[in-house]
Amino acid sequence: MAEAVNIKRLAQELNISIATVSKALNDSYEISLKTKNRVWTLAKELNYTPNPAASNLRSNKTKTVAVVIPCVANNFFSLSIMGIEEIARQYGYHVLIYQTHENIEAEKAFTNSLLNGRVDGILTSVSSSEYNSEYYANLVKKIPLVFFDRVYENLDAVKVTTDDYDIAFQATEHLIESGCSKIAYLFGLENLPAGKARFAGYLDALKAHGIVAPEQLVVKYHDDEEFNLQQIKELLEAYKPDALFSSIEEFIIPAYCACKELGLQIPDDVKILSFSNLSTAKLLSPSLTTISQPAFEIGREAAKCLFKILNNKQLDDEQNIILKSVLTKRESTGC
Amino acid sequence: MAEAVNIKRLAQELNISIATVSKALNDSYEISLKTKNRVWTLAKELNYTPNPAASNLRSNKTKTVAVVIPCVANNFFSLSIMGIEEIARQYGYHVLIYQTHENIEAEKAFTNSLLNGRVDGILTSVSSSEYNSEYYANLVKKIPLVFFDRVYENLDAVKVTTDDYDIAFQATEHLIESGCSKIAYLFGLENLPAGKARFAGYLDALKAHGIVAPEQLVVKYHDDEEFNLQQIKELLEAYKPDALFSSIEEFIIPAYCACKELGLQIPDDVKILSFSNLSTAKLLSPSLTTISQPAFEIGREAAKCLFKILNNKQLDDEQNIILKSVLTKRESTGC
DNA sequence: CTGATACGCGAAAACGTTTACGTAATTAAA
DNA sequence: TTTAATTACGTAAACGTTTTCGCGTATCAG
Repeated sequence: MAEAVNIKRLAQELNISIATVSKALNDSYEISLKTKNRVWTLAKELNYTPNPAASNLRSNKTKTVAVVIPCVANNFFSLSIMGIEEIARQYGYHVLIYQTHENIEAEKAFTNSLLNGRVDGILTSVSSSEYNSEYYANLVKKIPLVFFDRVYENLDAVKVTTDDYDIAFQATEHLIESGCSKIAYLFGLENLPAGKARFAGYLDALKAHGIVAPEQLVVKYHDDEEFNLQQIKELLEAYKPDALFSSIEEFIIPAYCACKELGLQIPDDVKILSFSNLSTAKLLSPSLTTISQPAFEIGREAAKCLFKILNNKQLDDEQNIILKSVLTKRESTGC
Repeated sequence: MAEAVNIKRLAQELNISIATVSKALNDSYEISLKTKNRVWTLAKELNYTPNPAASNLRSNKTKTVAVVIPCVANNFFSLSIMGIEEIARQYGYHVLIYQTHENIEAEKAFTNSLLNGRVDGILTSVSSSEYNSEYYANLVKKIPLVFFDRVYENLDAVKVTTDDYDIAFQATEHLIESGCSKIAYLFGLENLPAGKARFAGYLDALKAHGIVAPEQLVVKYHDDEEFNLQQIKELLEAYKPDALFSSIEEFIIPAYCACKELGLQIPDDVKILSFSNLSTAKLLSPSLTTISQPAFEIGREAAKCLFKILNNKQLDDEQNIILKSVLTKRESTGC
């Protein structure tokens, strides 16, 4: 399509060898400043850019990382990608995107296909459908990998997460202090550490306040909007909880709809609180009390860690980076 | 890191030449079924995957496309990416992401850096900050490129857009029929065809109903949340419009906040309607009448077009694909 | 003036594929 | 039986880099 300006062309026009051109372009100490300048100016003039495939093949570096996540169209993940992309730009890396749609087979297929030198490293937030740590135990030996938010524990890999347990504890206390004693839990990510930590924080906060939590007050997430809605409606009707603690954003719409359909007033009849990165939380009717994770920063941190590893920089002691979530109290919990 | 299983290794173990192995892997007619099967089974056994860099270098095909967009963390674009990624998977392509942050220099830098064979094609939704069609006129000659939503016109390239003019006209009529006569316009994307078409639809609808639109009722978007909020507040106070037609999602939060701060009731004092792909539109207070673009389908269509081009399939006649947006009437316009 | 020491550069191999071309063996056509 | 065509495979070049190694020249100490 174009006129193919490569290193050979530069060498010919300057009457020097391609080795010299290559070294000059890479600012090698072997080349005199005079020659470097000749090369650089001609390269700029001809709009030369190195062929990535050739470069990758020879050097075994791709300057590319892969982001493997459940879904792009999600506030949390799109913000994470934004953070990752920003850091990648700074380091001169390219970013490949793969969506697993919570399918662990797709997850394996993608990550496996990345082991042949397509990328230098992987950033991933794993599928919630299953917890298959043997697979990842092998994977982390084969390629630099950083987990964020949805992680596998006990692996020799960097993990960037949030204070799920603490913030869930704190949020539950907020509900209790708001006068709630029958707090239902909308349970997501139950196979993953994040989901378990949130649930544990909820349970422990109840226990700390002498509240027993009947199992019937827990609704588990299914990948079926209508089903979730029905479950919540049944929960509300059968057990009349005075609060809903939603551990994932996906429960917000069904929760609000369920209340509306049953004629329950938020926050008077039932208070609602949810993990969420919705920018419109404050515009909801009523405005929603949220636990928002620093999605953008998580992406940035995870990317920074990966690039440090790829550049052989020392990772400051810790393999686990834990960022703080923010509890924003709004009308849905009576604030 | 691993034990490097390549074509040479396969050839050695099977006592055949690397050419035969390569052809067998690519299912060439030159190779007998018997040999192919030997190769295939060993390849699977050793978990062989071709080295992409070597393959790209030799064949000049990368099976990779780039998506260049203003920002990932946006409902419209994240849905588009989702659609693109889905189609890319079907065709066996990889997807690179680049964010321009509405910066036309970044846009040029990215697209230029993609011309050296890093990708086979580009999908882009261009920056709103400027309209620089000379640059793109050159670019489309150098690499297969498909525009979606935010396009450059009069170029020899496929464009996937929506019926911006028609739907804006229709939405404006909806406001008029709801009793509005002083409809303010919150103007976004003013440099781009989409923004112009939306504004034209609005103006023509007013004209068709004999309404003159004073210029003071138009507020232009700036990349400054606080500034937009102030502008809208001043507009509401100074000219007391009975409706706000927002041409982009970014105006929703300031519009709602402005009304709240001024004590204006939606929809009684002022009706609001906005282009938006917010999933929570129906949960806002009050629920928001929206024009939602089929973002996911736009991504899918754009990707399909690009892959058709890359596979030398005939594009069915048309270079312009226009999808329909959906006007969903809710409480914010009195429905 | 001789030997060592940088310095600046070039020759050539290598990375793992794909592919044009050649060739031997087999089959079909004459 | 001879010739042409087909089948199945191998040889080797090529893609555009990076990098090892070596060589000549200039510089400098002795």
